[in-house]
This record gives sequence, structure tokens and C-alpha cells, in this order.
Amino acid sequence: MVQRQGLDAENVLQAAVEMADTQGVEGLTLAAIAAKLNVKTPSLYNHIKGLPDLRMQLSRRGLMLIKAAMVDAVIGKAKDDALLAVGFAYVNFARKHPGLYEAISTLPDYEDPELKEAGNEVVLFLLRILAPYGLSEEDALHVVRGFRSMVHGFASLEHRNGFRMGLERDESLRRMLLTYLKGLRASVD
Amino acid sequence: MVQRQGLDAENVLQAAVEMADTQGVEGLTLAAIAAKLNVKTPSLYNHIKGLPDLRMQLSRRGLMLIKAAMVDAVIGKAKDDALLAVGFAYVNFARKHPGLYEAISTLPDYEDPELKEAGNEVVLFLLRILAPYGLSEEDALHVVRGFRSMVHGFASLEHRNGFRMGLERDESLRRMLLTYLKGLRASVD
DNA sequence: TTTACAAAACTAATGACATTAGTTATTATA
DNA sequence: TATAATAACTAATGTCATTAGTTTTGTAAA
Repeated sequence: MVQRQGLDAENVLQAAVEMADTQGVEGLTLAAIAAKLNVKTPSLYNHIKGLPDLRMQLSRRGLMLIKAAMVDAVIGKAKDDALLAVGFAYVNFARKHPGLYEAISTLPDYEDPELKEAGNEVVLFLLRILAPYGLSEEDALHVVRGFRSMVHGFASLEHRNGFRMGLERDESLRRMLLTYLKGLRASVD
Repeated sequence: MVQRQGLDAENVLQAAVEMADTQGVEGLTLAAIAAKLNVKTPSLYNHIKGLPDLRMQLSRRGLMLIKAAMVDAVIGKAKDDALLAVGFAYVNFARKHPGLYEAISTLPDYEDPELKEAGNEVVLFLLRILAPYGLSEEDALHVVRGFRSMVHGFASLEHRNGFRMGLERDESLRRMLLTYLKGLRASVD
């Protein structure tokens, strides 16, 4: 009588991604995921360890995808062009996948090795883009922090409807990054 | 037999603030607040409408306090000095009151009039600090967005342990703001 | 001083949720 | 075809928020 739904871990994660992107991470419940998959809640435990585990997977997946988007955006570009492209790729990912982005930015476990590794990769990626600027290692690390703060802050505020004025948002992002880069050039020269 | 605890709305909110600052907003439960106040959970409903209401109050209180901190920081300062001071006041508030800050940055209801008002006041405050730069209204609004993105992004990443390198964090913040301001000056000239 | 009323606390009950234990049935493999 | 792994299930527990209805306390009026 019991129909198998052919679920696996990837299936469940996919459903979680979709629900997070439409209803937000806080509204993400195992009950809702199970219903979406035509299964009772406990059945999910054959594929995930529990809700914290699922959230962690969400974060990992999001970090992987946003990094891929940044890497893709930078192809054929260098210096300011590259940084601008990375910034827009970051923000556009957050726009397209609000749930995944939320999962990235509210990390469940700072100490998860896989998350740490993915985070490091992003930093290394940014450092490589900064290489042509000829900064010292320390200077470059400060710039990476600044860059991450800017794009994360922008994406986060935009997501929470923090920008209420009827002002082009892409233009705000463009100007913020360009202004910062101009200041960077002024410092280097 | 039943001892009155002399609770009122402010009392409950205070307890919520303390718990949010120590355990985080997601760990904030009515059950825990009630226990802290030596009261059963339903008793709280004499003073609050429910958990969403309490979260809202938390956001309002946080927004009020962080604005006060920024206003205080700017006394006797102008231009770059003032903006730097505001940035540090913002980040230091987030450090001192992580729970309140979380409540601010994960607003429960974008449409609450009191929250909208408080948000507008912050924007107006920043615009007044920007006034001496002689920007057009549109330019100034873009700068406000940039500034808010930077300081929120920094505070948020720092709160999530996003900065792992053994690098002075205050120095990173200082450099980000100064680099941006340098770029701003370069644009204006 | 007594009485009456508002409010602050309580108990009991409900419903949503996550999680665990133990069961049944299906699929794949030997 | 028989067996073992596993995907689904039901049942049960515990935590939480919330509501309804009750008791008790403090205060203010008579």
C-alpha cells in the first residue's frame, strides 16, 4: 500500500532549496518539506540527520553556487571590471536565491570544516582578483574584508527591504563599488 | 499563594533584550523568558501580544538605541571624521548588543509604521552629515546606501565569525570607510 | 473598613513541530 | 527465489506558542 517516492538526499535538499527561496529560511519546516514530497515527516530522516543538518547542507550548497557564479562572472575580466562583475554576481545571486543566500549568511555552524573550506576558497578567489593591484598581503586582506562587507551589506539590506527610496538599486551598487575602487587607486598611487 | 512579580511590558522587554544579547534571537523563547522572570509562560501575555509582537518591540528598541549611539558619536565632528565615528558607533553597537542588532537586521515587519519612521530618521541623520559634501540629493542618497551597506555588512560578517584571518578588525573597518571616503572626495573634486 | 473591579498570575487544553523507536513493505542483490 | 538493506510508515514524546477560563491580589470607591 505504501508507495515509495524514490527520495534521496539530493531530492530532499532540492525541495528545501525551493522552499527556502520562496518562503524564507525561518519558514522552512520538515513538515512542509515532507508535505511537498508527499511523504510523512519521519520519512525524511532516512535521507537527512535532522533540521540542523539540512540547514547546514543548504549553507554548503549556497556557498558552492555563489562561488561558482562569481567565478563565472569574472571570465575575461580584470581589475576594476572584474571586481564590479563579482560584486554584481554576488548581489544577483542573493536576488535570485534569497533562501540560499539567507542560509549562507546565517551560518548554523561556524566550525563545519566544509563551510570553512568553502569560505576560504572565496577569500582566495578574491585575493587572486586583487593580485594585479600589487597590494601587500595585509593590505589585500583588508580590501577583501571591505569588499565582502560592501556586497554582503548591500544584498542583505536589499533583501530586508532596507532600500525604500525610489532610486535605482543597481546604480547604488555600482557607485558604491566604483567609489571604493577609486579610493583604492588613490591610495595605491 | 500566587506571588505577583510586578511585571510590566518594559520588564518583559528588558528580559528579552538580555536573553537575545546572550543567546541570540533564534534562541529567544517565551518559555525561557518566563522562566527567567519566575513566571509561567501564559502570564507573559498580560504584557505582550505574543512572540512576533515581542520581536517587533526588540527591533524598535534596537533601532532607537543604535540611532542614539550614532547621534552621540558625531558630536563635535564633521565630514570624514563624523562619518568614521558613525561607522564605528554602528559597529560597536552591534558588538555590544548582538541580539538587539540581530533584531534590527532581521526585521519582522517591514511595514510597521514605527519601524519605518525610525529607519527614515537614520537616513535623514546620515543625509545631514553628508550635507557639507555638497552632493546632489540623488548622489547623497546613493552614498547613504553605500554607507549603510558597508557598516551593516561589516557588522553582520563580524557577528557571524566571517572574519577568520588574524587581522585587526577595527583597522579593516577604518580602511574600508577611509578608502570609500577618499573615492568620494576624488569624485567630488 | 468593607466592597467591588481591574489586572496579574495561574491551570488546563490545543495544535504545530522535531525527533526517536519500532514496524511493514518494497526493492535490489545474492 | 530467498534474503538483506532500506524507504516508508505509525505511534509516542517533548518542546513550544497560544487561547480559554479561573483564582487571587491590589487598589479604589463606597
